[in-house]
Amino acid sequence: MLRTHTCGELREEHVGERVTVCGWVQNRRDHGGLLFLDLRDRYGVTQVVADPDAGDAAAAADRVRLEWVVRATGTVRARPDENRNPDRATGAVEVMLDEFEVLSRADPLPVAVTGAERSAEELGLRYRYLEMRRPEVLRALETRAHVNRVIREFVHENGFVEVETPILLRSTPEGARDYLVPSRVHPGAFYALPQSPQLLKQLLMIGGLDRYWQIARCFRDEDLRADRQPEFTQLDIEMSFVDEDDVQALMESLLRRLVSEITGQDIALPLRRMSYAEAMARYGSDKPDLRFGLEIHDVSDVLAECAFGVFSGAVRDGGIVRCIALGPDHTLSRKQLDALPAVVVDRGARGVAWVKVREEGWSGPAARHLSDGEREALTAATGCAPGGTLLFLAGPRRIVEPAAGDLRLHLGKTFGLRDPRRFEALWIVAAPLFESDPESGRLLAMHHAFTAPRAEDVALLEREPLAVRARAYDLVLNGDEIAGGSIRIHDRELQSRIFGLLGISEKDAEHRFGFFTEALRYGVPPHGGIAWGLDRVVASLAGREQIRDIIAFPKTTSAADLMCQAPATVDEDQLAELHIGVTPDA
RNA sequence: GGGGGUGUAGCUCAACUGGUUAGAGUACCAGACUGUCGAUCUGGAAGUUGCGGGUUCGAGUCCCGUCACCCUCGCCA
Repeated sequence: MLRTHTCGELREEHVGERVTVCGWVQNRRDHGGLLFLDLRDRYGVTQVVADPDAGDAAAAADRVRLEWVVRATGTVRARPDENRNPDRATGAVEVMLDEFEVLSRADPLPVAVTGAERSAEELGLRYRYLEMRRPEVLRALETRAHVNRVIREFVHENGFVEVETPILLRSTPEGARDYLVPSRVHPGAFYALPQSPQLLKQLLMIGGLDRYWQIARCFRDEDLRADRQPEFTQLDIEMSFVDEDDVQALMESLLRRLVSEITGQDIALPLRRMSYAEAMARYGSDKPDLRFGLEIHDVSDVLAECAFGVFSGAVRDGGIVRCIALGPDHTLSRKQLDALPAVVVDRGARGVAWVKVREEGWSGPAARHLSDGEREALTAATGCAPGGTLLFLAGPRRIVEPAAGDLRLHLGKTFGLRDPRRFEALWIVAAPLFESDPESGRLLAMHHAFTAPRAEDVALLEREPLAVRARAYDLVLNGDEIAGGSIRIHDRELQSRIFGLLGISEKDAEHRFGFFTEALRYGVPPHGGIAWGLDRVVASLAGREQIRDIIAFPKTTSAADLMCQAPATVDEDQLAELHIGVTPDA
């Protein structure tokens, strides 16, 4: 070892010991005679003092510059009381230098490693290995490793078998766009990178593995967001001879352990189960953030006959009116009220009507249209009190519900109600099995084509497919969907019916999933599972908004790696070998 | 593919309505200084204002185009 101690561990108990520490020079303070160096490594910062009496060592130390890598040997000394640094774990001691070695010199850095100001994200991505030296980045990567470690312990205790599934797979046209890999041996043929190991884990159940897990890298060629990378990581789990309660009970105990281990906080089990319909109605979202209230009230009936045409008209046209009631402690300025329509316009909502509730009477643009009876009924429905504000959205359900959800989140943000130190989780269950494609009117699988319908809804499959509920469950933490799964179809007849409803013919199914549908003929255990979006889990536990922060080498929103400059063009020879010709962009 | 934001010294940022030689902090270079921890003090070097075009006597600033990054809608079974 080049060192006897790290830069984070020296304390008063080490006083008098001769030690060697290695690290990056984070700061140097040159007093002409005395020289102070702050040496940094992953574990902390230690002050090294070079006294002119140290001779060659002091002279060598005098020549160092920021971010050089050095090795310093000396005796640990207690600092005089007035020179202690209480902000630093090692601040009671310092190393009196007697031997010094420069391990590596450094040019001035192109990104800011120390200090409060962080360099532009573009630079941080280009020089990710330098930005990584920032303690908060190192901490995030440590948190990620900690999460993985807790998961490994958990799945081991619970009898899961880790299986690695192929990265080079077959493309299946459903779902997201695939990343493709050309085959050299088979001209014109391509592998696809997995969007998730869905079919493979079901096949593992058919193979009798019973309990499978894997930390699986997944790839989707779609546009990116703060919480979406082209390659991302799933904790993938599948279990045989279970129902949804079994999967949920086990998985929520894993969540509880993760939250406890990473943040020291406790979440109460069992988690609440909320139906998809209830979540959409009360929170306007299939992933409600339960850290704050501001629930959405259905006031359609109350305002069905309202003199205000925006309300009554919406109801008459089969739509709904939704209301959020703000208490006296949450007031919005006129400017803030005027800015609300911009929050919901993305969802197609026309605007936000508002009323101020006052002892002396109601005011605001919508107030004069409300009859005394309607005011009474609104007060009863929303619990609004004098000093409060009522916000209304009216229109078709498919627009108003999510718009009200966006509005609720906006208000939660505005009033600082989303406490980053709190963790509120729940299950969203009984989502529809299908949704209707707004363009073609075709049925689409809401989760995926292998999700089982609820037994009591199977009779509705052909008659009223949109009413069929799935045996699916999503795990939501602080408004993020962190895991989603389902009980799968293990009956080949039922699977054929579902394919039929999705417009996948017998022949199509044979062509696309033949290997899988055939497997359904040979004895399938009832099974189900779940996939966790591990990046989001880690980001949430680490209190980060962007998953880029908890990925060692992330990509940009155009799916580029600024560090290694991927993607990049390749030699003509390579293309020829792969039987590929590139068409110039028109 | 659409909408919004950002782009000035190695880094973080200034530059009023278009107007002198584009400034400051920090890093870097040189010097001074024996208890600092954002050390201090003195001096120096450092710029294709993302790129291209246009308007103007004059453009960092206005206009058009383009590129990169960030946020977002669509998309992500």
